[in-house]
Amino acid sequence: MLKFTIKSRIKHGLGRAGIIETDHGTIETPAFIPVATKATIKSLTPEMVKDEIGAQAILANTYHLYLQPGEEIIGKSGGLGKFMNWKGPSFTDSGGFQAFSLGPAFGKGIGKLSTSTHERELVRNDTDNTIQAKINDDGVRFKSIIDGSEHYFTPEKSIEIQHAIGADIIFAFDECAEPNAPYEYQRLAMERTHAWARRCLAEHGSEGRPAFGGVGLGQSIFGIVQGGRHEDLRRESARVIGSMEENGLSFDGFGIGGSFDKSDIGTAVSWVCSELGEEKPRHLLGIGSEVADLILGIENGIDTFDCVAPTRMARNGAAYTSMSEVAPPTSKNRINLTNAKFTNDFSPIDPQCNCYTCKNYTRAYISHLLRAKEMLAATLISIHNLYSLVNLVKNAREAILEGRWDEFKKIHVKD
RNA sequence: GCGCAGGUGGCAGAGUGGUCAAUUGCAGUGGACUGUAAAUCCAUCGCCCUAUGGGCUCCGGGGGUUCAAAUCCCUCCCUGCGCA
Repeated sequence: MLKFTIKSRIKHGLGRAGIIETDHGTIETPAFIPVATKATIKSLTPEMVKDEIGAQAILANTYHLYLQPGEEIIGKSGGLGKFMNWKGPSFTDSGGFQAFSLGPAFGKGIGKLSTSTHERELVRNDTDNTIQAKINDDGVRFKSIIDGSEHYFTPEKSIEIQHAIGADIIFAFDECAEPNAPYEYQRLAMERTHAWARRCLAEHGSEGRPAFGGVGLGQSIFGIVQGGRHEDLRRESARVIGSMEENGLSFDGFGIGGSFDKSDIGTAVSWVCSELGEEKPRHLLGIGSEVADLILGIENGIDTFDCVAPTRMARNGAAYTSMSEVAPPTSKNRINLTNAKFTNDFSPIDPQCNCYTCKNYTRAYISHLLRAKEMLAATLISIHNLYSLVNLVKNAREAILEGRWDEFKKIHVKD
């Protein structure tokens, strides 16, 4: 079980700076955690992520690694870190999110919500009959994105796989409902998440809280708070997950889940974090595409973030700019390097930036790589984008430690 | 020189009398991307305007047939292949 120590707090707010200790190293929080879904940070080597970007930990995905290459292979290799040559702490997401992301959206027409008989069952189906995920109280039936084969995930199964993969921090299997799902469904998903959380805790405990390799702190498990955009649900979920105990075990930290509308991030996080005890770390799942998301999260008590946006946007040609200044009124502090105006721009992506890419390459060159569809473009922009977010959060940490949060916030987010 | 095939929007390539300003792909232009089915997706892509509509120009050049032509006929130019 990890150790978490708070070093300093924001005066007015829930934010704090601390240290998470794991068997594979420490994470100075708040921290931005790059996503390595399939045991790779897309287009980057682990050395780039660690040395050039300065990331402290990475987050991989249970569902994707279960499908390919399979958790046994990762286990045999010595665990996720060994397998991918990542020399630092690691997380795995439980696969719960994939029931949401692979399932058809509520917006396209609510699936069948059957509350009949003894079992609550929700089947999300689609008009075009491409059902990728079905959820009931027991678990989730997935269709493989690789070959279409069916797979069944339960909370127990997810934990079992995550034990085999061997990340330092694993997440409970949860159900992520869309923010625009009706209240009654948000509640159902939340309650199901709670029931699943209990089963995850039991499964984690039944394995004897294994330390990968048998020694050390072992794997830690984070419970996930759901509840959508509703204050009552969020607070209830945080209280339930925060105090959950099964055979004497409780969660080692918490994830805050959901698919957030932009305006909901700050409120949802503050509701949840004000209910959770402050002694355990909190991870905001999937968030951190824009400066304001991170600043608001940190101020409201988030310790770690993960987000695919920096690497995905990089592959699509978008790069962060002006991270060290007030976000422009448009709030989109990024440029699209595929724009014609950059073909002749021989300045770096961000003149203020100290990343490898900005120190060595021009917008014009990267623009050319993008147009030529050369994969180095993804690498160079990914380095820059991740560096931007990782260091923004690092600077936020420094500001908290040095007692100048308000000042720091003021130069990054206009109120 | 003769024969055959062909010349369509930046490129490739459909269409072969009206529903064609012209399918589609690429390129171009702009946008989106938040626990990664994403090196993806969306929009736009002849010119002009009082713009969920209207006008103009357009399918190698010129001429013709027809109510109507990118589509049929004549002619010229050009390209490829074959024969001399």
